[in-house]
Amino acid sequence: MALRVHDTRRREKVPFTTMRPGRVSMYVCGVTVYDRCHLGHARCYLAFDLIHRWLEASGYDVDYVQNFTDVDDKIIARANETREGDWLGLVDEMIDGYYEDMDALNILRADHYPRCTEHVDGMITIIEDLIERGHAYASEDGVYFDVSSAPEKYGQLTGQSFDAVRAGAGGRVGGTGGGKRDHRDFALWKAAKPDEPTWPSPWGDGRPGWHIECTAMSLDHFDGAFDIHGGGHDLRFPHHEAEIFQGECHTDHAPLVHHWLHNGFVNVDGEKMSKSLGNFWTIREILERVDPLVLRFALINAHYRSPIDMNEALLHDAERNHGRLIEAYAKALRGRTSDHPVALPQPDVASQDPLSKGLGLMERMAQGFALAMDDDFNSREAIAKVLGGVREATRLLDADLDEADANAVAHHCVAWFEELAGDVLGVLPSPDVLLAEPEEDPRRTEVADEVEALLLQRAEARSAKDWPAADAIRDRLSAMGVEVTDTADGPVWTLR
RNA sequence: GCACGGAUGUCAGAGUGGCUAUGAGCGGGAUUGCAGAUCCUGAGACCGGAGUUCGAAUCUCCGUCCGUGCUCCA
Repeated sequence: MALRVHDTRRREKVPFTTMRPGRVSMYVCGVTVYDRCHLGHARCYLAFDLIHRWLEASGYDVDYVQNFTDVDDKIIARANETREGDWLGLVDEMIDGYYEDMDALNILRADHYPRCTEHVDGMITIIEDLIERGHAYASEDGVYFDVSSAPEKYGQLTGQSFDAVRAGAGGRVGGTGGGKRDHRDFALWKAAKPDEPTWPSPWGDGRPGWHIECTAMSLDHFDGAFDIHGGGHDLRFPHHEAEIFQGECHTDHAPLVHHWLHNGFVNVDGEKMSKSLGNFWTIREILERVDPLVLRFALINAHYRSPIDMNEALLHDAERNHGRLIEAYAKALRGRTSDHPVALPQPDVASQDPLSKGLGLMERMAQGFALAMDDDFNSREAIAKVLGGVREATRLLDADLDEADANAVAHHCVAWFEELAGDVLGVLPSPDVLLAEPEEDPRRTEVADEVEALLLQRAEARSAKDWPAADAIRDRLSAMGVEVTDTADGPVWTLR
């Protein structure tokens, strides 16, 4: 098996290679912390979480760096509007919010979270070097990168040619960056303006441009080239192309990034998610009514490069599918009767023995799962294999086996689910949560006596085959918010 | 306008030239007093047109439609 990834620069799936055997250096553009994270952020960091998890499951030692952009126009504007310019307070609060949202979605932490304000010295060093090499120039309102000094680097990620982005767009130049020689140039350093945080520099007080921070942080952390650079599809231009200019001209090393990975966008009800359309969902808002693991399931239930449309049907599907998975996992957990499973027969899809055949089918699903993930992290296909495994596992767990085999099958299924759906997809709740005694819910305790009494009456009605009376009691319970399900072991009830 | 992606059944959504997944929904069946869950099972699709090929959802070309970027964006 060999991992292949879609590289935006080469525009095709390519074999995944690393600079150092067994180790992966990965940098993903982080959030600008001026507001709470929205669904688009969730999707992005979920996509790279799966990539992170699969690389580790494949045996790589991953060094994952994700930055916080903690100074920029929007942060300053928001802080001036809402908290009298206390931008540091805003930034710290939003970073806490970021961790809260991402932890809820079961996204594993990156290894390092540099903040760009901690790297201003590094940015200044790079800018000085770019000026010396003739790739940048200082003007009255800042320092700009001179794109014409390396026109061959233009359009590496978006295919636009240097000339095609024509000077005709120059009408826009006036308002921003008056010191630019060419509208394609971009700011490395912005001269100080009133009411803004500033840092001293050889070009006077000011603050860094947006693109330079990622170059400074990634070069500093990885000491040069690295294996994966990721981010949202929208960052390809200009942000990531600017990084190519800066990093490659500064280091004389090309390509500096070996694999460019970009995730697709989130739409809502078929429209682009945006504040002006009023269809802008923050993670915090949606988690008030959707289980975080269901949201996670929904968002990885499409290939990471495809656009995804967030709507009720998508969440409904995810809830159903995720529910089936959880039910099967819970059944496997409960099926373990001893910690010493006996050996199971060899898996063999061609076997006449249902046990051996079922194990063979599960093994085949696991192989398909690995092939799918190796094919540019195809989580949709991988989920299909997991759901195939749910069917096989349920069949085996329901099969008429002797106790020793049943216990061994349960252990086998638990391990299967935890390895694929747990460790890699990250959609399994912890067994403690799943198997917690429902009686511990205080709301439940409150009504338990009444419910039990009614269930007793219903049981009497049922044994007398008085179905209308039995159903009337169930309706009454339902009106109380109690759902009754009859099982082989008697009725089970849950609170809505 | 330029650039980059798309178009698969009612819906969501994978797809390595030959047999197409996985689900939701719908139809049958088993089980159940009923419901739910589970299992078995059925119907139903490859935007249009040409071409390459023994064979195309998959490759090539043309067309149509859609999305995104070109300005801050995950």
